[in-house]
Amino acid sequence: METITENQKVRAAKKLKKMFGHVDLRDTSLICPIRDVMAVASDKWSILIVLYLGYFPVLRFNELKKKVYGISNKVLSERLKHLEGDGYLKRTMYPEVPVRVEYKLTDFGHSYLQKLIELTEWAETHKNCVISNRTSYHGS
Amino acid sequence: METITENQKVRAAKKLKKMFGHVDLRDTSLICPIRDVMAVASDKWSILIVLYLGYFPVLRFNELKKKVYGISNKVLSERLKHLEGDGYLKRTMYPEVPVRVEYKLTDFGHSYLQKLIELTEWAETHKNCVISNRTSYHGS
DNA sequence: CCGGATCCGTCTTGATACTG
DNA sequence: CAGTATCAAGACGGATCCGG
Repeated sequence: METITENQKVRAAKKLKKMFGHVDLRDTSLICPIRDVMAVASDKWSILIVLYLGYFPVLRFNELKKKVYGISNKVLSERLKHLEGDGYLKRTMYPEVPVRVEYKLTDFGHSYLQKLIELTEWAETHKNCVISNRTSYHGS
Repeated sequence: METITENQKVRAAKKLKKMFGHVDLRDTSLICPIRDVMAVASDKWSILIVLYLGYFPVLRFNELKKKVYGISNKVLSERLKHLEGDGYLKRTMYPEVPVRVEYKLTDFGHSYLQKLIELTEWAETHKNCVISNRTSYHGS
């Protein structure tokens, strides 16, 4: 029976006011933190990549591809480049034969991982709720 | 100088083990909480919709469209349906002339909002970090 | 008018083959 | 092995249309 108290709603409103209150909604660059930062790191594939790199400290390209089941080569390499570009992970290439490339989270990536874990735990504890909502919605 | 301590990493690893440890990676339904639940609610538009509905307790379709700047009719109505279907928000139609339709978060949506706010605060405090990472990456 | 469904051109994704 | 190239399929943005 997880209910949101009025107090929590009020506190949320204050935080949101702090974030949104001074923002000109037309200026996309000002609303940056959510739109811009999150856009790179919050899509479903990036979330999974970061979580798996949190669980397995070091992964190679094809290992990652197996873990993040269903992702295609193209999208994986693209996401990895973006995540590397924004500083979430580090790519290390060992010029052996055959080539070996390793990906691991940076400290910054670990910082983000903490938040993702919280979000995922929320999803874990609420999945049944979502599922029952979903079926009753489609059922009606 | 926000650094992630080794302790935090260890604690993260334990939580991840709990989440991932028993999961057969091939079985998409088991990995549900992240893939399935989050897929609906974690794309950039849904995040913005939930945040704005947290900030403005009640919004009509076109108000929402103005706030969530750049979203198209089609995608907005689609996301709203999904979010409603999973129980994050409630749609109320008043059969006046012209029609009035209001959207507001459910308690479940508010519960999710709490998490999103935390994530957004993280993004807010780390945006400069991302931006500097990004420019140095593209600059090199 | 408002909420949204539809249509269409464009951009993004996905699947698979292929290369250094 | 790590990743591009290629092409098909789907998502998206914008404009328009329509019922209430």
